[in-house]
Amino acid sequence: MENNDFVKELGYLGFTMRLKRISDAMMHEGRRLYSELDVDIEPNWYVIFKLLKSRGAQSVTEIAESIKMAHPSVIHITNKMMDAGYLISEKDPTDSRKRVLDLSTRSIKMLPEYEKIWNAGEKGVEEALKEIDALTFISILEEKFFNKGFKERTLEQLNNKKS
Amino acid sequence: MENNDFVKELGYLGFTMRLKRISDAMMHEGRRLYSELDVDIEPNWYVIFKLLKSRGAQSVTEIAESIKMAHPSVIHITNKMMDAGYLISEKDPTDSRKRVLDLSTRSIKMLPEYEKIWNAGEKGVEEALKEIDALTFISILEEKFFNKGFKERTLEQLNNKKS
DNA sequence: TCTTTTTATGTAGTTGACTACGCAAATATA
DNA sequence: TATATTTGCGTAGTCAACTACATAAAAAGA
Repeated sequence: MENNDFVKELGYLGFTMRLKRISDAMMHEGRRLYSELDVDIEPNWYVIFKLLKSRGAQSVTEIAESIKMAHPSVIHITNKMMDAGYLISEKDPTDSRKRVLDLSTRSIKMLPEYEKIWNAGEKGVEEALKEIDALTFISILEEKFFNKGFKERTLEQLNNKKS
Repeated sequence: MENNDFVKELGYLGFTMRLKRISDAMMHEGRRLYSELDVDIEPNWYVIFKLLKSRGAQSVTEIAESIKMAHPSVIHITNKMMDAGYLISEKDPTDSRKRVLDLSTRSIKMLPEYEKIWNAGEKGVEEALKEIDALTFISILEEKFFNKGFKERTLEQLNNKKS
């Protein structure tokens, strides 16, 4: 990031945009990485792989809650994973509303290869960020902006000024 | 963020996803904020407003470079701002490829109102984050992941293991 | 000057996330 | 038991960002 970065000049006003820029950039890098390694998976799939491997089959809503995403997003991701043959889906026998997702045999077969990549990725991030304790930092961010969101904090400030 | 957060359990492997989750959440909150205040602008427009106000009229590419975004993204954002009457656009007299964008009189008129909101937003973020020196942190993130990206760091780790 | 390369902009197509809404099944309540 | 509410899933529609490609003008080079 060179010096001519206007967003940086904006101080805390530019904070959210800088956050978005970095996370977008990392996702695009992830996509390029997979494509360079000739691996036909997408950047956000690893969470689903890891989740189902670690906790076993889960329904759509359970997955959404586990990874804190909206359920339509989960449907979107897992449908693509199903199309690619990585997931199987069946109705819950006790509750016919639920659809339970699990790893396919293809997933089981491929996971060791993919985990090598994810481990390397994790290592790379860790090497770069351990000195600044990035995990603690991001936990604080989450604490500050998931509980009392950005909107609420802004409205508070607007009202402070009025009174 | 409650305890049942699988992504958090993933350590540095979950870092990029947590980053994305927060920045997405903040943008959605921004949208809700504007809608609640009945203001017809979008979360990412403020950078353009601020940029043109501070540096004067700029071409599409200049804007893209100033805020470090891809030029099609800038076109997309500024087209919508033009449709909403906030920007004017004219050809550069010395270089007919260039299209120079500037604030409209409507922008000039509305800016004071919008700046109140942005100031409150900035204040809210600052209050929440000044104690953890978030700006320094994000600068380090940028330094680490814009120069030598996520992909490169991962490939490095993959190769280390081989040798 | 003619040709080649670079630069500026625009379009198309991909992906990712969200909210809002609808429907059907399960659960709770009257 | 009949009705009302909640829950789970799915679709539609919105917005954001990117890459890849196309086109035209400007600049550079032969």
